[in-house]
Amino acid sequence: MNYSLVKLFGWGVIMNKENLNLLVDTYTTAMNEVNRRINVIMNEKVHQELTSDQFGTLRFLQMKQPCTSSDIAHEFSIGKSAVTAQINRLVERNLINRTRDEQDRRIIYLTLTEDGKKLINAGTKKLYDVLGDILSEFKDEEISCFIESLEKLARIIPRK
Amino acid sequence: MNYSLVKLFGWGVIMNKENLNLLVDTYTTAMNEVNRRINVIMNEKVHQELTSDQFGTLRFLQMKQPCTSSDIAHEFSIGKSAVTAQINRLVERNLINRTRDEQDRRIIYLTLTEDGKKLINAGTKKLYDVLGDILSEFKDEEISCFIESLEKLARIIPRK
DNA sequence: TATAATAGTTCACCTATTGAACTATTCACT
DNA sequence: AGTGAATAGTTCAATAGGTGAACTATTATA
Repeated sequence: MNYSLVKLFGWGVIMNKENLNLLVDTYTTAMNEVNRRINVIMNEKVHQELTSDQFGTLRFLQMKQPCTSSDIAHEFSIGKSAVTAQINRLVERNLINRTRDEQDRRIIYLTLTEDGKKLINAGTKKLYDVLGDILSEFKDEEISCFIESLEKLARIIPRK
Repeated sequence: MNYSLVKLFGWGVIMNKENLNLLVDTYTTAMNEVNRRINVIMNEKVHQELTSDQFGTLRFLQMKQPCTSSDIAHEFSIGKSAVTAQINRLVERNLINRTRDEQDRRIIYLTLTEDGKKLINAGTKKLYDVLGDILSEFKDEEISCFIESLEKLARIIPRK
């Protein structure tokens, strides 16, 4: 039980500015902690020979291929030049192919090579194992409620 | 309402391997989305002249100072040499001071300068504003339940 | 046809991270 | 007291990731 939260909500305390600030602190601390721990375990057990960013890009491609550099830039909220650099490294390692669109020759489609597919399929399997084990510790209602809130949070955060 | 979750839980479906994998997908997608959006809004409205990492370090110092490089390396799960590099940049910008321990001269204490305090206090205020606005959209029970789950998640993730 | 917009690359510059080798200091033990 | 291990931090070379401006090539539009 988290006593700062009990203090905030458990006795029907009205939400004022100060309590809201405490809530923000509790939220950021917990979220940072989760992200750090997940990052460590992903690096050790899931990514293997990939960085987090590379794993993210290959996962995106696995689900959305064929797609473009601009799609990736938009998905991860980074500039197109950052994507070019990353894709270059993945092409050099023969994990991704570039294919020019014959109709609109400005567009370059990105697809996974056979090596790329193998690597990301293996990584995804490990992801299911590792995160599946963790999420299994929650009760079904607990985890669905948590993910609902997470999705609501994502929707609420203002774009731009 | 999230239909993939309804499919998993809403009709009393038993949790099998395949459902667990879908759950992992839903979780990672939502978590990545939240992290990306938070990152964007933090860069635009909270950090200002700092990077995310620098903001994190100054926040840690704000709460835990005086502390050492090793404390920071441990907190953020990075190597000591990475900390040295970051602290160098912050010292150059006159945001942090290094002070050698007179008893044990191996230890160097890190503290915020007056400039550093001003900057991180302003940033914290903005953090409270921006995240407070977002979290205010949740009902009290909703957010406390969410944060409880987040903290439980952090505890559950295996160290090492 | 001239001009806008779009897709992607290149470049210079910066931050962050790792891991090995290093300095300096203190601890522990015989 | 003296030696060797442990601890705290730095340096260095290498790599990844990021920005933003200037660029090429191509297509759309007016």
